[in-house]
Formats: sequence, structure tokens, C-alpha cells
Amino acid sequence: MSGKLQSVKGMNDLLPEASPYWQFVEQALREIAQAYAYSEIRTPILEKTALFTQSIGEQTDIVEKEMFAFEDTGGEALCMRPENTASIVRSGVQHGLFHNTQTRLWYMGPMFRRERPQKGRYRQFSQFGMEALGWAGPEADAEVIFAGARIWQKLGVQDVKLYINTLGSDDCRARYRTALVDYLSQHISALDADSVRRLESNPLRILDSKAPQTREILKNAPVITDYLDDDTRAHFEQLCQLLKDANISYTIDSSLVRGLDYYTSTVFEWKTEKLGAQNTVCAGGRYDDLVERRGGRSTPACGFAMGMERLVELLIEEGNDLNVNTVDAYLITMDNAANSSAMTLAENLRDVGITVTMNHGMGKLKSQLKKADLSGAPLALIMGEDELARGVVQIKVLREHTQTEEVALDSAAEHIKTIL
RNA sequence: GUGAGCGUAGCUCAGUUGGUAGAGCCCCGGAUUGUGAUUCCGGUGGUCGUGGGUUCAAACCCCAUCGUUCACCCCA
Repeated sequence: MSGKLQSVKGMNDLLPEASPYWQFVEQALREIAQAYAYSEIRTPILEKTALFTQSIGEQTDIVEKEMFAFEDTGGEALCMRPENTASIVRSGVQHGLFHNTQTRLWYMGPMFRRERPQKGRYRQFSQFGMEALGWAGPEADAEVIFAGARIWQKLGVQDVKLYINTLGSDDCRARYRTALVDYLSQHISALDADSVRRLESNPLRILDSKAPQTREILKNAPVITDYLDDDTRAHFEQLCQLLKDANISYTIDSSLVRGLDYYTSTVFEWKTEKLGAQNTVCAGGRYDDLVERRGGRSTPACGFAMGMERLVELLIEEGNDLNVNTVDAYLITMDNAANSSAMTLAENLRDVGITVTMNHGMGKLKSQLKKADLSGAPLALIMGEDELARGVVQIKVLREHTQTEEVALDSAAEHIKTIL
């Protein structure tokens, strides 16, 4: 179909059929965040463009070509947020949330990146994230990783694997970067074009390259772990030990690099094989310098972001069926005379917590009953002139063998509640 | 931004060497019926994504364009 009436590319409707999955996921995530005593924070969709160019990095793809950025009618450079960590840091600095204190925050909401859509990748997508600000030790890293593991458990998602790495401090990353560039420059003729370009702009990302010839060269490239300072090394080793003690299995992947420049020290990703090319379902790490760089006091921090569309796809992929019926009773009116009383009855039922839907119109009883059945309601309630005259409502228990009974209108609500 | 595959009824799709469109499901009506299953009959619904071109004739061939899916890239 290619009608003219269509949503914006990469921005999809959440149709009724899928909403139970989203409600399930959202509920589970809120409960996990609550279990770790994180507080919710909601920041605006629009931010000043400079916030992201300065935080995420000018050289990143997100900033270079994926932002929905524009000038508003007042001439201000604005941008739809491509991720939430920068906004949270902005908000925290603005309101003094990090001032001489420690804060645990979570968020959930839509993000925007102007990429070419494909499976698991959309221009408007939802992220859930947890951020721990103010803790320098590896316990904070471990805590947010624990939270991730608990989320998989809660959602019943299997086959998600944890990969971790450390990027070190600014100093050691700079030394490593120099060494890496030196090494790769010697093999520049054998690198793929993208990697050659990144040699100048963002050499660490070359580690991520999937080009076979580049991967071959990378086999003998210098490794970040050889350039770590003692503090970073100790931090990473302690984190590994915390994970071991908690029985969380992980793989150290020295090629793991994040696409956002603000990461330092620990980085991690949870990956699955079940989602095609977009296999990262959660990613995060430490960003110890970001708060200070945005004008706050030096505040160590770490956190993660999770792609909620990918979570939902995983749930469906693993065969969960969450489309359960939520209707208790389907109320059928047979003629106009009964309409008003029927609506009153429906309200009475709702007063005692019964979910009621109505046909709102006449029709053949047969087709009305069919609709009632399709609605998934276990009970069909029938009211017409006849029932009205006698002050009763006819109750049919659907499925099984049809059982029919009549109840006086004034005691109907309580009676129906006992049937359910 | 690059590449490939798709765009025919609300949905899933047929449509044979080009001869002005079909099925199933859904929906509506009817028959049968143990007031809802099954079965049967009938009906609504499409300018074949759009615009050009070739042809006596295009859903089908050619060009362009838009949309979409997947992959690259990138990332959650």
C-alpha cells in the first residue's frame, strides 16, 4: 500500500494488537528501576542542538548526519533528542541534582535519529535507561549491569550475552589512540575506505569494523589493556570480580567501543543473535567526565540505554503471547427501550470493578452474540423490552455449554461478580 | 548516503508467451441450526503505488519517481 496518508518514514504507529507487549515491558522496567530505588526523570524532547554536538561528539555519525535539527521561528538551533544521557546531565547540572550528592535516575521515552530504517532500527524509537551519578567505584558499574540481568530474567528473555571492555582514562586512551593510529597507518593501503577516513576522525571506532581485510589487520593491532593506568585496570578487574561473584557471565571484548564520545573506562553491551543486524539490545558504560564538561562539578557516572522496540521484538520472537482478554462482560441491547437501563447497568458493573463493553446498537441476537464471543468476554448480558419490563437482565455464560439465567437488575452487579 | 528485493481488494497473496482483474480471510445479508460451532448461498470492496514511454492493446515490457522491507553503514 502506498496511499498518500502515511506516517513519517521510520516513525511507526503502535497498533492495539501490539500494545499489550509494550505495557508489559514498560511495567517490568518500572518495577526493576523501583527495585534498585532509582527515581524517574523526564526531560523535554527538544534540546538546544549544541548540547548534543558537545556531549556526544562532533565526529560521531549521530551528530554528523542523524539529528533532527532545525532552527525554530525565533532563530534558535534546536534538536530532537537522539539519546537521553546528555539531557539528563544538562538537567542535573541546571537543577543542582549532582551538587555534593549522589543520584540514581531512570528514564523512558522516545528518541529520534534520522537513519535509514530497517529491522530493529527506527527514526523514532524508545529507550529505557538507568544512570547512577556520583559513584566512582566499580560497584556502580556492577549495579547497572545487575539491573540489566534482572530485566532479562523478568521479561523471560534468553540468549542475551554480556560483553564488557574498558576504555581507560582520557590519558591512557590518548596514548592508546596514538599507538593504534601508528600501527594502522603502516597498513593504510590494506584498510577499507571507511576505516581510512576514521583514522583521522575517530580511530577507536575502526576496532568495530566488519570489513574482512581490516579485521585481519586488527588481529595484530595494539590492545587497549596494555595502555591502561593502574587505577583503570584495578577498577576493571574489580568489576569483573563483582560480576563473577554475582554469577553473571560475560565476555571481555577489547574491540568493544561505543559510538558516543563521552564514554570513559567501563563500557558494556548486551547482545542477542535473534534480532538480525541490530543485535545490541542494551549498551552503556561510564562517562566520568561528562558532567564536568557540561559545567557541573566533577561527577563520576555510569549507566545504560536499552532499545525498547528490540525488547518487544525479542518477546515476540521468543513466542510470548500477551494478547489476553481483558473484557469481563459484553452487554447487548435488543431494542432502544433498553438502552438507557443497559448503560446504567454497565456503570453499576464498572462501579464494582467489572470491565464491560457494549454493542451500542441493535442487530440480530445471533450476530450480537458472535461479537460478544469474539470480544473474548466470558459473559454476555442481554437486555430488551422483555427483560426491562420484568426488571431483569439475561446472563449467558459463553464458551462451554451455554448456560442462561436471569437476575434482577438491582442485584445484578454483585451476582455477576460472583460468577466471574 | 550505498545496494538488493518487493509495491494487485481492509489483510495474506494468485495473475501463465502483453488481450481493459481473481482466490482465501475479514465485513454485510440470507439458508440450515440446539439463540454463539460447522456447512451452504449471495453481496460490498481495486483508476493493479504514481507519472511517462513502447504497442492496435500493459498489472505484465522500458524509463523515472515515491513508498516499503532487508542488508551495508551506524547504533538502542
